[in-house]
Amino acid sequence: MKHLQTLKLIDAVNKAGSIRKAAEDMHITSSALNRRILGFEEEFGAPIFERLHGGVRLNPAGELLIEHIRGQMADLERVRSQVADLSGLRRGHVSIACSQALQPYFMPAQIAAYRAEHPGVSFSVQVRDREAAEEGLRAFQSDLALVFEPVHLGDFDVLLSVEQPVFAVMAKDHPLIKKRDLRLRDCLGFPHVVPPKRIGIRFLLDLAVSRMSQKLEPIAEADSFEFMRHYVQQEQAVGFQFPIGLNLAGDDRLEFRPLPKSDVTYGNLTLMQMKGRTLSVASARFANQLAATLNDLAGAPDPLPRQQDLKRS
Amino acid sequence: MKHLQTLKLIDAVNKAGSIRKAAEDMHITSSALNRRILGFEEEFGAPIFERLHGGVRLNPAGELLIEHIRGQMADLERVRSQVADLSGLRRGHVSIACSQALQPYFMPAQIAAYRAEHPGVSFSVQVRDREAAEEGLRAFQSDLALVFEPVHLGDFDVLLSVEQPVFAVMAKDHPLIKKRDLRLRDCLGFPHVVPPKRIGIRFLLDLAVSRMSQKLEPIAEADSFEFMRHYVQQEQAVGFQFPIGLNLAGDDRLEFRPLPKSDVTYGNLTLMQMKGRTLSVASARFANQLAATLNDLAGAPDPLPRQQDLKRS
DNA sequence: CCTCGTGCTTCAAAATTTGCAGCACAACAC
DNA sequence: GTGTTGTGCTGCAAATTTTGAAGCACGAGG
Repeated sequence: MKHLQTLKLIDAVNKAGSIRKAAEDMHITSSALNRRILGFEEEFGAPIFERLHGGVRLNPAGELLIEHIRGQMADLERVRSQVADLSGLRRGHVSIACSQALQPYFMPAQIAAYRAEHPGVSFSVQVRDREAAEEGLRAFQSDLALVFEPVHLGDFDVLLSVEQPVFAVMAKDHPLIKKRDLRLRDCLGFPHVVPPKRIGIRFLLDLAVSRMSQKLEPIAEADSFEFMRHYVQQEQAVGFQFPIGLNLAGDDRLEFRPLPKSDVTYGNLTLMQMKGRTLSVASARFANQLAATLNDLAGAPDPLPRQQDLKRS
Repeated sequence: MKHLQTLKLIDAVNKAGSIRKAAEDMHITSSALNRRILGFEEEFGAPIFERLHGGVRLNPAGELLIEHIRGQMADLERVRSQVADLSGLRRGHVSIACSQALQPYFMPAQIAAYRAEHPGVSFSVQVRDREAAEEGLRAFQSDLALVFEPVHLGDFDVLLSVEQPVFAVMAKDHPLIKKRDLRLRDCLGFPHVVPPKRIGIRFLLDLAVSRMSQKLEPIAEADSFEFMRHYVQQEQAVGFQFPIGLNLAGDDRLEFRPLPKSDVTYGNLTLMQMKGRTLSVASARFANQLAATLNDLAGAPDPLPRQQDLKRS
């Protein structure tokens, strides 16, 4: 949109940290960009950037303005989406940030189910830890965030929140499989693989061991669940994952056992959006579908997400 | 602001109902305006106006857009106000719609008190009935609305709500003055003056008589409380008003008597803003002052707004 | 049939924006 | 010290965009 060009340029300068770099990014000359910024500052009535040796940086007024700019752009997109919807096009784009656990099974199935009904809608999925996901919401980079154990709940609207137990992940020949009612302390007796501290499941594990005499002594700390899945097949190690990230019924190499709530608090899988924001039609509908599916999941006796559950809208 | 020029023009066309008229209003030629609109529609991806014989009118997409435009303009003003505030200027503008009852004493005192501390802030006060006041909020014409008995509460954020009894207003020589514990049926025995249906106090009176055998038979229906005040001095008639619109202690021509809550429900004086909107610094502070004053009023045993109460910030 | 007011189009003039080149300045490397 | 490199900023002419004046086509109303 043309009338937002200056605002986009300001955003670019902010990101680049210097007018000349931003000019390159936006494919115009630095002089043109510089004068647009000077012109905008004049009609705005106050400087937006502070000039320092080696570049520019937003001043407090600029911070206020950039927030307005991002909100404005997002809101215009919402309007365009609504207009496209009422003209019957059913087009749109959904941008969602989610935890790693949702990447292998849940999100692909959900997106496929949604696109089966609305083929004009495209998606962008960012796998982010909970802190980064919230940052993405704040910067209007993501429309939705679906993460375990969100950090700053106050700044967002919570669309839904469901509990998921933590599962231990092992190879099929692991000794612990024979044990009934597996406890966390049993797992810690074996080599274990855990995610880094910024991941929700690690947060829950740290919380759990802080109440125990045993300590967490991971042989490997990896932010890739794929790594964990494969590593536990190499030696008799134990990994951890939420059931939504596991193929509970059909995995032919791994076994999964839930840990009791008294050992490890259940994780809160939370669907959030920026506080007060009105989402585009596509995003709002997709959020509704997610909420419905997750609600069914929570209501079912078996926490396994079956295929037919996922296909519901 | 230059980058909003096209949006302002669209707004003008919407108001004028024709491109040529709007062009005159905005002091440009119709051809230029016409092409800007066509250009905008093209980059927007959909027509905004429907062309009909004798002018143009917004189509549904345009309605969505105009709402976005008004929101953006108001939000930009908020940003500028905040920026002005943090650069120490303490400038700003407050636009408030209020019921007629607040016009003679309450609002002037409140505004004077606020301006005593912030001389850089200017005000615009629109006296509106409750329906029109809400419409003003929706169109971003007013920042705040302070009205009795709001109609559509769901669409707005309520900042504060206090109750006020309905008072009967009479001349000093009226027979009813001698009566202790004045009831509504006593008043209806005399000629009475009431406001039209869209005014909050009339709403309460209609509600009250619907539970009684007597009917409302006004000798005069007037939307001016001034008219009522003067008329009750002409013949032995009775008028009605909220105490906040009366000089309870010091009026030398009129007498006021409260009607019991069991007869006429107390009116809800409600301070509202558009849902989810962030107000400018000046508006938010003025709203705080109003809320504080009204809270004190409600807490005090005497519902009379004294001068020193009004002067508080 | 004519008149009036509408949205829209053509074309040259006016206004604005852009790119090029260069200036002054500050930080850093040698 | 002394270049070197990066920064923001500024004349000036070219390129681009926007504007205004006039006119066209259309439809409603007298």
